[in-house]
Amino acid sequence: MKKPNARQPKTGGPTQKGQCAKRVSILDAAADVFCREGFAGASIDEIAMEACVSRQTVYNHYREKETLFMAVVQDIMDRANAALFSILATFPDNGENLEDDLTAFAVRLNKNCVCNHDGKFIRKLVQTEGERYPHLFEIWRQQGPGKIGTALSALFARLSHVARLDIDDFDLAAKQFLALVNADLPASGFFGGAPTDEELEKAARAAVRTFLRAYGGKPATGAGQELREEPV
Amino acid sequence: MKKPNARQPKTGGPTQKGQCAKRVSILDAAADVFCREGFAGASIDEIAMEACVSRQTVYNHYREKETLFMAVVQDIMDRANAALFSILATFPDNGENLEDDLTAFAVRLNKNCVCNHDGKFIRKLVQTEGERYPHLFEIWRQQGPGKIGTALSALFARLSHVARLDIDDFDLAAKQFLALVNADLPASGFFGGAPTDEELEKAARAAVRTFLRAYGGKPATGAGQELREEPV
DNA sequence: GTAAAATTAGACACCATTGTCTAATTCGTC
DNA sequence: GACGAATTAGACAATGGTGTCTAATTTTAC
Repeated sequence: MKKPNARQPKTGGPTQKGQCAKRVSILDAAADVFCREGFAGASIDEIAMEACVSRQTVYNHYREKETLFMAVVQDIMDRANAALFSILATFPDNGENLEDDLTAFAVRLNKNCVCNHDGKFIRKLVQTEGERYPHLFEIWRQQGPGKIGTALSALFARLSHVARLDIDDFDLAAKQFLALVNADLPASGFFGGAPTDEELEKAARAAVRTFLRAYGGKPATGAGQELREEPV
Repeated sequence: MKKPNARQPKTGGPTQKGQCAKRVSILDAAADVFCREGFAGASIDEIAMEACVSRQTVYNHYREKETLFMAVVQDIMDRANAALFSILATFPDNGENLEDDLTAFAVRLNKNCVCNHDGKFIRKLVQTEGERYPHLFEIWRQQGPGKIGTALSALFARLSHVARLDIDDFDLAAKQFLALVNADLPASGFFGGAPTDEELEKAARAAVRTFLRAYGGKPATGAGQELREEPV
């Protein structure tokens, strides 16, 4: 009955979809609730309540539950990507202090991309809903581990020129580095609270040490590998 | 009105709760559906249909949805534990062929515990429902990674006597070994189909090589580390 | 202040799900 | 075949969710 290009009703939803307070408030609340309850378990009413907003406002901004869900995912992805590039941009160019540089890098990566709220959220969501939305799984694989992997791979390729690194397969080394960095974290990045700074630092140091024992052509300080222990 | 110790009704549910065909059929179907849809998204009707059983039969065997859910979790845990011990029992006692032994071990571990249906199921479930049922999370952590970790740690302690292994922290080495073994698997053990035998073998070999480059006191065949490449 | 836009509370139809109940039917065993 | 146990289909009330609608109210811009 109603023509698709009918005149907008005098009263109703917002006209410009830019960032306003209500909009981000809804997005944040939705992220929380979706993460806690999953897609099926999350109720719009709960999201609205947590956002201190009426249900109708939620529907005004996001046409239906699935629209809201996808908006949440996109938002998280964008944030995580920004964080990743910001970290990569600050890696020192020279190959001196490789162990310390890698450790600091690993700490920042975990702290701002992998173990933080966004990282845990997106992984949980992909595992929960990835089968229902293959699109979601694919996006995550490309923009998440894929992007980190290739960036890290390129980093190692660059480093292997300045520092002495004995790597024959950069992609593999990148994956192994990431795996090692997360090996010693409590609950392996699952929920249960973010790891403390000490835990992050300790895990990163252990990972980098093993990584360099495997791939580092020459030990940084000389002979053995049990020499540098002090700076904790 | 009804006394708790009232006489059983003449007709109704099953009397002995042992393993009968219907019972395991329900359990299997429930595992499938819970894994696919999560706790909230799974419907008893769907489970009953997939088990080729009437809804009432489901309720006869498992009083309510949560009872069924917990039974499923317990069942999976038991199976995974049995598989783990069966694998550990067959590790060779002598330290010869350490690289091959570790590789074979890693393949079997991934194939029968980590990457198989049960492993993926339980991890997904823990991540989805662990916050709602902390009890579930705790059980998994102790019986899953915890058990594998301590077993592996003990294995390395034993091996470091017969073979030449330069490990100072067995727990850490165990965690790193597990992480490395899963580093190169497509989708990191997420869903999307189990990895093929070739992928498992390749990932295990790469992991063990890196692990031994870091922790192996002496290379098995002599000088460099890029000598043995043939047997794929 | 006023008019338009945004928001709100609440009612509403609709649908799916849980868990119960009953009467009929099948299965297994003697 | 007969008996009791197990199973089935279907109806059922209760609950809680989605998405729409409306009329009133608040916020924002001019």
